[in-house]
Amino acid sequence: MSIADFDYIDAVSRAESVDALHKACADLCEAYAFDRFIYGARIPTSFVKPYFIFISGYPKEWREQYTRNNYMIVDPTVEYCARSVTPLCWDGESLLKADNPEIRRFMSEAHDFGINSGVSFPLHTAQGDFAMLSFSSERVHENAGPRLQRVMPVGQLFTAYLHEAVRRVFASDVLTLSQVDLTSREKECLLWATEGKTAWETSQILSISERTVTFHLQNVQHKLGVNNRQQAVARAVALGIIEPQFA
Amino acid sequence: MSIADFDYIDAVSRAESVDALHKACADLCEAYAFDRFIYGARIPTSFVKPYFIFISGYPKEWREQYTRNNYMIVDPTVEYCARSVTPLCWDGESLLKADNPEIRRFMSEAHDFGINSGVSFPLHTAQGDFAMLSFSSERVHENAGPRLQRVMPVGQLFTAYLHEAVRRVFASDVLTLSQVDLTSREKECLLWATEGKTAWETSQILSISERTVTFHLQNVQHKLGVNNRQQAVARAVALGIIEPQFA
DNA sequence: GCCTGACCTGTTATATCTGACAGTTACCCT
DNA sequence: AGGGTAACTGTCAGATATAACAGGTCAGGC
Repeated sequence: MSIADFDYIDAVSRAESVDALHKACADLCEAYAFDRFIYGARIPTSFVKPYFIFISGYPKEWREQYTRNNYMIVDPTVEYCARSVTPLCWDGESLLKADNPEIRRFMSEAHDFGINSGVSFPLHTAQGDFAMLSFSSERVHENAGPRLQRVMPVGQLFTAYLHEAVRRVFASDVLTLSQVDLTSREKECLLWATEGKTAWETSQILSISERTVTFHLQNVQHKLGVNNRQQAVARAVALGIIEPQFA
Repeated sequence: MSIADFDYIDAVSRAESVDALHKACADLCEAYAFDRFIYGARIPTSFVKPYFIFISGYPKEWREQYTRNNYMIVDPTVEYCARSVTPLCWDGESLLKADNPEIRRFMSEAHDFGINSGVSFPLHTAQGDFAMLSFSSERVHENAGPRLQRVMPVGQLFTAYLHEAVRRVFASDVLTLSQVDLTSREKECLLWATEGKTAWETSQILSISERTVTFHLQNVQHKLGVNNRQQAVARAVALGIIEPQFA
């Protein structure tokens, strides 16, 4: 990696506006001779209706068509990145031969907008965010060769810094959900609840009364703004408020 | 990035044994003039007692001392990596001045084993794994400069491929927990349970009887091997079996 | 000395979950 | 035609969670 690559990471780290984030992506995109970029992030505000953030260097029409047709659940690059941690090099030509007819249709429509090959970088965080950054090219046979090998390390690292910057710049309420502060006792009760313990069992473990356990868990529910214990557990796990213990 | 860097990633991707993984890490460590490496992963088999995997290039005595003293909950690099997605460059000298006396003690003991500075790469996966790879150096003033800037992109990418390789090579049962296959109806009921819906509410949403919802959720409990709905929800979320919807 | 927050406990009524009983219908595959 | 699986439904008893009532203790900060 040349020192110049680090400048892109430096730029995105210092960015204080959406425009600056957009420019940092566009610059990196151009430096590696890709045509377009798009960044998307899914924030687990809810399981049924999460919150999405996009920074798009894609044609506006294609973005609208993508949203209108719910292509997020078809897009094979999203499917891959949602489950993986390593970059994906893709080319439309081979995906046009996919078994799934919806994928073939999706790729042929992408082709109409000059999206024929590219690379996508996945990112997952402890707070439950899922993000990905894609660079695309009009050229078809592009999923190999030294140019892709060169972009992969810097792209993977850039994506991580980009997402941190997004969380900083988009100072929205939805991004502070995981900052609920529970007391140590509340976390303790919640932890045992995730392990399937009843209030009575937890009371035995912590040597307190059953009533006290339900009291703490009720406070957790209020702090998290949820309806019941299941939802409290789901939220706390999804947002990384409680995590597997180190000791 | 030189093409040579890609060889390390290629090597770890092809690795079929723990020794091969160890060697790939050691080679990259040496290539960037670090003295030692260590990789650790936490698999969310349980919240109270998760499963750990290590590939260690650290002195055996230091590893034992680290385990004995439960230093995972003290180690500031672990603390950072557990919450972040970007690499951490650390040096013992400044950490020796930390407010927390436990951290000062930890760093001074690390110093005795020649661990004075380094860089740590965090990784989080959709399946709830947390992993990190650290390279350390005996030199003290090392947390800046071109050498660190050069290792960061390749280190970040290498860590992702390393973790994928670990999941492949350590073909343990604990690594296949997230492969439980639930039927679409079971997932649907579970999804609404994570949203705090009662069985009756879910039955109204799905236009089926309340009894059927509880039936599906009971099957989920049996498949996941858990005691109650809370634990089912916690597991499913933690392992990425259910995730925030794309549409 | 007062106030706040964390932590703790109790009772009662109702809502919900859980497990075990016993089935039906529809579809796919051999 | 038979076997498997998903999806669906019912009832009942006992365990558990939830909500709303009303409190007490203790340590730390102003």
